[in-house]
Amino acid sequence: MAETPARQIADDLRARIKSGDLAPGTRLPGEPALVRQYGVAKQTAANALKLLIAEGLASARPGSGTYVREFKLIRRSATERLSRGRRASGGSVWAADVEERPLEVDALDVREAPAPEWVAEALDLSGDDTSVLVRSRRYVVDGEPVQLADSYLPAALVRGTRVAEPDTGPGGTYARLAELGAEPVDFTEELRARMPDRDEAEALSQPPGTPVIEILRVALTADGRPVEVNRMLLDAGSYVLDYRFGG
Amino acid sequence: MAETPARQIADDLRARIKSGDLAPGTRLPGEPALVRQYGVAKQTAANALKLLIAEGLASARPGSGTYVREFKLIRRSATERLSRGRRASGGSVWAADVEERPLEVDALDVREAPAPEWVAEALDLSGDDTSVLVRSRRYVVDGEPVQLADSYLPAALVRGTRVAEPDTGPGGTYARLAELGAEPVDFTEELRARMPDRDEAEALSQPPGTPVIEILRVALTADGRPVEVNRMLLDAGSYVLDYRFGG
DNA sequence: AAGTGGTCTAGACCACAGA
DNA sequence: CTGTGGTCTAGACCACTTA
Repeated sequence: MAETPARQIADDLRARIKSGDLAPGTRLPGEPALVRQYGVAKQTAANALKLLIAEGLASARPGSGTYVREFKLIRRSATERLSRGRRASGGSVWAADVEERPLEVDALDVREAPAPEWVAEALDLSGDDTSVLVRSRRYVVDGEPVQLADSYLPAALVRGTRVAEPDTGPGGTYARLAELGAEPVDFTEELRARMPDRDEAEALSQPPGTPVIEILRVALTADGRPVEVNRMLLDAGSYVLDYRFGG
Repeated sequence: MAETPARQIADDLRARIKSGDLAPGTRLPGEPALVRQYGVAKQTAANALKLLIAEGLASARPGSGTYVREFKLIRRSATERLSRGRRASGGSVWAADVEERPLEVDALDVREAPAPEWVAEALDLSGDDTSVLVRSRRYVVDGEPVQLADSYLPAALVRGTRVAEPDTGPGGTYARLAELGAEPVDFTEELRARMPDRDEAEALSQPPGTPVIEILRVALTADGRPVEVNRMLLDAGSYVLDYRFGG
């Protein structure tokens, strides 16, 4: 494996970051500084910084500098959040989710629409009314967007109920579903990690080169009826996911 | 958002990929071809291709060309593999991309070593013997490495048993642990997605710009004793993870 | 031997941040 | 206004694949 100048510079900086010499939030030596110190072309210095950015160790702020990235991880405990008992105590589903910083809803859109094909399949929709209620939210932490979520529910089930309003009330959507005799008790989550496309990266204001986690959750009632599909897109750099199972 | 030449070229190619005009496995127009067609510098053509690679849509084979990436997803159902008594397996939302192919062990290393700090903590090791048995494996599909796994077990528990041998016999490590009176029945998995460092990318022979999923699993006996820590590193482009819970 | 991606130098212009 | 990262052109050499 060739040890190119750009890689050498990146190695040096990486070592200084990991040793703590360059603390999170610190401004890294910029391109001009690297050009002077290492006697390379500006492009090469830029490439070295891009390597660190691609590893998720740094992020660039154009016009200002390149900074050691701060890792403020959010722990998302899927199993504990959604298991029965924990949720009955009122408060949003997300209350138990965050470590310190509050997760806030930044943008909310509620609308009715025809179900995309994969949603119709997951919700087992057929016949006349294949329309769904879509609740789209964006979550922010410290003003930084970290998650997008689109929740799909059968319109025939929730039309005209509180679920179709922006504020679903105490306990959230799932509590309202329970009142409708459709309490979700079983969940499946399918999960992928990939690179975001440009729109997604923009919506999460992610620096290019950092991945996202895509989660598809299907919520089922006790008799196995699917009542909600939730597609989530997480900034991978902000999250640790947690699953517990067995017994 | 600036629409630079490189982005324009990438947009064109992306559209042709998504439309199926450029099928998976196809060779993309190379740098020289793009230079001619678009009248740009070689670097700019290279940057356009790098954008697609960073999105996971293509991968470069130096000396040969840049190719539309094939998505053959492996489905990993954590809950069903490890739990006793299973529910029916529903269809995957990404079913179209999922393929059933055998996962083979490519490289195996078994050794005894002092426990890294985080392992000692997870395994609740203290006192005299903090050494662990480490079983390192690499898994391949169709000759392509897709997963690395390092399993750590308390040496005091498994030293001299079949668990310490390369071939652990029918049922694997967990069956042997059960025979030792330490059957794992509860599991926690912590999961992150991030960019691989250079060593990891090489071990998984990943094109730079594609993420990995890191999983830390702790296996507990019925009385809550941790008996195994497993650190897995998956090629994110090859996997869909599946969790089921509730009830 | 020809073609490919990978990387480098050298020099240029731009948009934007911050004092 | 100065310094920053972002991107471009133009030209060069290398290691590798493929035939």
